Amino acid sequence: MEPRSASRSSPLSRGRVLPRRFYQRDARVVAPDLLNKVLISGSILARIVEVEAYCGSSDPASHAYRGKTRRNATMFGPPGHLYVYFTYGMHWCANVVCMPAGVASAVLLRGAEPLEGLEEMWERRPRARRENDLCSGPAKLAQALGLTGADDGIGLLGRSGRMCIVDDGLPPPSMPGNGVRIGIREGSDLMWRWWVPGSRHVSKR
DNA sequence: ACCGGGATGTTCT
DNA sequence: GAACATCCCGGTG
Repeated sequence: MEPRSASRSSPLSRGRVLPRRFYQRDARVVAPDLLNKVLISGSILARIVEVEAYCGSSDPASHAYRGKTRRNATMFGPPGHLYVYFTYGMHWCANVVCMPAGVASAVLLRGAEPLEGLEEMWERRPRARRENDLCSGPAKLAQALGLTGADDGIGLLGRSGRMCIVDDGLPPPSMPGNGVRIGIREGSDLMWRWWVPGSRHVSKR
């Protein structure tokens, strides 16, 4: 009734924040586990439907492959933080940092289903024509959420920060889609991309 | 639907 | 200089 619907419409009541130990694992394990989790950014809620894993020193496609630099420093930091980078001269993309500090492992957020705060997303993505144009791609997702370099390194643990990721009870798919990563040259044979089968908010179907 | 190319600037060779 | 974890638009079928 009234109280129930009121509490359900509150972003912060939607689920339990993922704890540090969730992120303290290899990106190839965290990535499929992030499917169907809910990303909260300010008043925006979006369900993660597509991810890719990037694994530091063993992965030629990872920004961290050739060691720590100014740009990728956040990847080498503690887990449960956001690594945001600039690419193609105009786009920002967001990763979730995994593994303990010192090990560069991260999950690229590639696609999400908008749940709340759609007005805000439409404003930030004026060229989007359909709802599935809002977050169906890493740079689209970052733009819809208003993420830029200013957000590099922000924490996802606890409810006090601007962003977090919560589990609202919907488990990851028992058989997620799985294939090679998109838009890379090196390491293009590795099947480190996962998605929610059938979702219209996946970048490529 | 599918495909080709331009935009735009930081990072690394 | 080249590459780049991309997106958008305008062509064609």
